[in-house]
Amino acid sequence: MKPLSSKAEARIHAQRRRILLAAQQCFIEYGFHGASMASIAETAGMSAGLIYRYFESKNAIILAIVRQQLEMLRGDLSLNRKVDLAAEIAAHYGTANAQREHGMNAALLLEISAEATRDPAVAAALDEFDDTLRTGLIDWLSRPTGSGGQGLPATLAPRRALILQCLVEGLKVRETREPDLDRTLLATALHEVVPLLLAAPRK
Amino acid sequence: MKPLSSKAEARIHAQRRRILLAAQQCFIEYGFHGASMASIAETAGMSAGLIYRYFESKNAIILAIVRQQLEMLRGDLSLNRKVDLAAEIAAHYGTANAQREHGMNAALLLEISAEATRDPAVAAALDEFDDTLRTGLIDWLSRPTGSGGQGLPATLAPRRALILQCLVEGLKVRETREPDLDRTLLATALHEVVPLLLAAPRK
Amino acid sequence: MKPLSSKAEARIHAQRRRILLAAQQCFIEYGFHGASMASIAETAGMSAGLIYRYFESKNAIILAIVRQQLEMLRGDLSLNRKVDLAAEIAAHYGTANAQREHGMNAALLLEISAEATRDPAVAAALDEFDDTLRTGLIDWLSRPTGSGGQGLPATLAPRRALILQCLVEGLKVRETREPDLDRTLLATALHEVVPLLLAAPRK
Amino acid sequence: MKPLSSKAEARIHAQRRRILLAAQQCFIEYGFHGASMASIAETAGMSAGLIYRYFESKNAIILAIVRQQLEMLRGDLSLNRKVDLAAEIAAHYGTANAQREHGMNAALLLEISAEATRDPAVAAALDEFDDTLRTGLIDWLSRPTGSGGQGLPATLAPRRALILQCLVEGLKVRETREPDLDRTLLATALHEVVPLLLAAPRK
DNA sequence: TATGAATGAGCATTCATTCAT
DNA sequence: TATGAATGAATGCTCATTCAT
Repeated sequence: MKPLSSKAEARIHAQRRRILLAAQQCFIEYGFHGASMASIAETAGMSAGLIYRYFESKNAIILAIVRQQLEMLRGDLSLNRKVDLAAEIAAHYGTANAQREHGMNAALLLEISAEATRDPAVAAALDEFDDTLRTGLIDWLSRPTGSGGQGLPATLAPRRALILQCLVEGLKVRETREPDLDRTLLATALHEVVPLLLAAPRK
Repeated sequence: MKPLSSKAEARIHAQRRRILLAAQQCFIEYGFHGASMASIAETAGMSAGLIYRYFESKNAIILAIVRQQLEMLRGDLSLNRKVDLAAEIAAHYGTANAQREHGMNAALLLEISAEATRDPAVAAALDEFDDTLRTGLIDWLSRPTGSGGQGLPATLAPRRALILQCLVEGLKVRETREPDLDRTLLATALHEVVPLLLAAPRK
Repeated sequence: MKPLSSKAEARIHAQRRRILLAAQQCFIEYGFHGASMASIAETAGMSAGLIYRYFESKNAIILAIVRQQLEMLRGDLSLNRKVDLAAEIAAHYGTANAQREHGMNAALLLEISAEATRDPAVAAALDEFDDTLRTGLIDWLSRPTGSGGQGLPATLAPRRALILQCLVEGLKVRETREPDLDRTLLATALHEVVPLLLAAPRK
Repeated sequence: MKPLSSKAEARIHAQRRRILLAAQQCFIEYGFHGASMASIAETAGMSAGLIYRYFESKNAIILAIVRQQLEMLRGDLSLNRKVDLAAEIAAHYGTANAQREHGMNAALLLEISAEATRDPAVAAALDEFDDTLRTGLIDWLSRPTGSGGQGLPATLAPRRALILQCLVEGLKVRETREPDLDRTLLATALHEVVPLLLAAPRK
């Protein structure tokens, strides 16, 4: 085995990206099981056989897509800085990102969630994502306001994190059902409600 | 065409239920497309051919399951009376109802939502469900407290209904991911937060 | 085994006729293989299972239909009396006899002919029919004019019989293709040509 | 879509021919509906799945066979030159061409005719064939003898064309029933009769 | 590296036939 | 006698995967 030249490595990487991009489009349109390898190959502009040089199986592609999408979602919701959470969430709703190469697609999230109930590898990836997101949320909620957090008491933070997580996921589901939902309504609602969730209850 | 005897009708009904029950199990375990007619037949304890005496196609079974599940969910969330919404929601979480014949199954809801992005008939059923649920919620929120409602102003009710709907759906998604989630944590969180969502903002 | 009362026998006969009539309609509409036992049963207004009390199998029904149709055709072309053959043939063309209970149906003849190339029993029935028809034709052609024949020399008769048989069969085929063929054209053509085929060549 | 290399095109063509040849054999032996894709695949020496790379469906194969056979028949009966029609027709009878790759097969013609009563695409192909054949015949009959025609009056030609067409078709049917018919008898009969059909009636 | 021809297992669906009632 | 529920084998077709080129 020759060591791979960095040029060769770059090519491999590029091909994998090409395949994943095509797969993403197909999965969004037809679902994981409705999309055929042939359709992915055609979308990627390559032969079906070639895909198997870069991915072991269709399942491996699904898993790669899952990981990629979760990584994106993690990036989207980075809570390192002081954020207007309501605005962030509202901004992410329905920005037709099926075509864009980046940005978690709502339909894909459904597909992934459904697949996780069957494929243990997908479930594991989703679990890990859930954990880091929850931990991140709890940390952000409980960190002092001065450090860019919300200053919630340690007992309160996990509860609010759970609620926020559900709300965000619920919004993703809603996105697939009402892509044309009134954005102003949504933004208003979120700006009303999110602050309530981020604040400690008044005595 | 002879009129069916009530006995024959009962048998037909029973068989359809047997098939739907088996289909539900298979769909939960393998998904709509992963479950084969053969697996459904085996689960139902009958031959594959017989199923077609009671359902026109696999798609018809899927649609029947979809409608059945949505009907259940509608029943679960009936808002006709004065309810402790937080308690209701919490109580519905994760009561392992895959085996039970009734009760909306969280995994199925995912499957249904994913399928709705492709199958127009499923989408229509889901849309109708969404509409009645939303309308019901808005009505309940805006009705005066005396009539079993929450007495929210008419402008506020739609926004809170949207948020509540997302929260509930998000919880259903979460149920598939964390079936063993700490119920006390969830109940506490909901009892803290739901009242905030049901109340008009203080001046 | 009790001997059958003549009443029971009559019932059996009636049931068989009912089935055959229904089968004929279905076979004309869908072909021998396209017609299902269920469709025949429905057309006959009885259950599928009951048919098997009167016929051993679908193939037996086909064979019975074949025999029945050939018997009809034999009757249609009876050459016992002095006939105007051209007029006879022309008269039989396209008289929408699909609905009528009697009269050989052109589509069925095709179906039968095709089936004969595969089913030996059908082939045998058809062979026997062919033989009697040919023999009848030859006899009629060679019988003296005084006895209702055509008075053709014995060497000539078989050749003319062959041609006539082909012509008649060809007309049956044409009937399925051009059910709306101009009858006057056909009648004129036949009246021109048939006499030529029935006459001895001039010196 | 890359343009196909001529080599690839040739392969595709060869495979299609292989499939059609196999299908023809199976259709002759079992009929359009009796022949299974599996039997065709086995006869062609390939897997059933592969056939679908070259034909969209079984129906497409049937239609291709229909068109091919009609094209052959059209070629067989080309009337461009001065022909001895009786000899031509006689020569075509029963030359066991089931095995040969070319030459209209009589059994297939029956199958096609029967299928035309149900499948509109087959009916259309057959109609078109009928039309061109009839037109060709009429033209040939009415063209002056000097131009290779038969010089029949314009009013007479259509009638004789109809009769000739029926006779030829009837002979094809007979071919399936009496493959061993005495050829001399047939040739003699045709040579006696065809000239009568091609001549204007004597005053 | 890249192709796409080829496979074979699997799928939904149909249907002649049987049999308990 | 009559029903129609039930079976099981077969059918047309799809698709992930392999492999000769």
